[in-house]
Amino acid sequence: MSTKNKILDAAELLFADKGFNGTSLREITSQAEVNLAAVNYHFGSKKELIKAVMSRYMNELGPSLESALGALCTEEAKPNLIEVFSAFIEPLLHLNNFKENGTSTFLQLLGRGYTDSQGFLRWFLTTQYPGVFTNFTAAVHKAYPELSTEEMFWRLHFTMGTIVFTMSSSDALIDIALNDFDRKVDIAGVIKQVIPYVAAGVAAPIIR
Amino acid sequence: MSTKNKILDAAELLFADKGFNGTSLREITSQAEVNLAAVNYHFGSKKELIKAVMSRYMNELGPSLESALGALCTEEAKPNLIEVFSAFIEPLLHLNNFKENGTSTFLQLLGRGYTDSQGFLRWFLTTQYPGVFTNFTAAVHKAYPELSTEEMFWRLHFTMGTIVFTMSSSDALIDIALNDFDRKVDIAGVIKQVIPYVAAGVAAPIIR
DNA sequence: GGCTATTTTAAACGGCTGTTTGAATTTAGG
DNA sequence: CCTAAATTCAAACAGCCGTTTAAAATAGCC
Repeated sequence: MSTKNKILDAAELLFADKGFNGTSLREITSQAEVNLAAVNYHFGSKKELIKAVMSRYMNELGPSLESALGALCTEEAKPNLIEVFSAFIEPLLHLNNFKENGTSTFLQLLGRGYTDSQGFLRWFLTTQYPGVFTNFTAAVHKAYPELSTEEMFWRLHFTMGTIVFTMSSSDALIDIALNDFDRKVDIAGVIKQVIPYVAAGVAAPIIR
Repeated sequence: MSTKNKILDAAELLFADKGFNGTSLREITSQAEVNLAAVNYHFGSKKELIKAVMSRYMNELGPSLESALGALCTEEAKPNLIEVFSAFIEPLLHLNNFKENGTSTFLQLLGRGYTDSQGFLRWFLTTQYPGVFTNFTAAVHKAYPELSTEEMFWRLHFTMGTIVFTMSSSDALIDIALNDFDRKVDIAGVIKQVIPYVAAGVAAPIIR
């Protein structure tokens, strides 16, 4: 295991758990059992390390997500919204093969990135992986063409909020569910609960 | 204007903008034009200051929210979900009379509190203001009795996520909307957009 | 006006932050 | 095997953090 990967592995878990601001390089390097200076040697700065952590996941997720959504757009049949959002499931759950608890970790990181560091991650994702966004909005538009661009803009951001926020606190929620309902829930269970919710939200009747 | 209030006013804006961890006492006191030591003198610690900032809003919001939701439960007529969520509008917008941009600031603070500091605010709200939660779940149950406790648990947390996440980044989103659609949107406009969304999400058909 | 209690002030505390340095070590290529 | 490049290491850097201290200033009350 290379030093670079030891750092990335330790960093992503700590970042997901405590946020980017809340995690120090010393915590990361001692968890990774490497020297403190290794971060700046291999990545240049903490900010570049954050980018590297996110990129490792996005490079894994981006292509499969883009093609799954693209497929929905090129079919002649009109997809329904459940199908559009279900297109996320397989690529997302596939992250669990990429890394242990990869799905959960990635979604937590996404949530952190949206609230920490004043929107820097939002810029990073939209500029570095624009294909995912355009294919997604195109698929939603095909499924629900009556929705105006502006209404779609808001509802997609609501959806992003639901997913990201839920997943960033999913560990706590899963614990509560275990205590209150004696029900063992995993991340796939949460995803299956959330899809009807966001699909219905996006499909909500338009009030003018 | 007392020193205590000068600190609270400066702190809430900085906390909303940059998070609790991301804001230093020196930023707060220099913005408030008071001495650094005044925070520890008047509030004891930074953590107590955070509680004081949140309490000032919750003491304003809690009673009116609790009674608006309680009214829905005691009526004999069955409320629909749009009515339940609309019960939040008036109390929330009333915060704008309490303070300039009070609604937006409070919701941003709520979002910060949920993601910063590993769920400390979740504990703070549920233990200090339990009436709001119980009345809310009771109202939702009356509007949609088929929903099991567990399904309601998840959907209410999805809703919380939608609201909190959206509002915590509402300034950025409103800016984007202004650029892309030449449409001036205010916080009340966002709230009116989000209500059909969350109501439809909670009302989504149950897939078993 | 004088006295007490409250509040404000400047300065310092120890500790943690990200980053840099230069020497020691390991690795790879001829 | 020797050299040169790549990597690791301990140590130190300047700077910010939340908190504490003790003296100075202000306020309210008899």
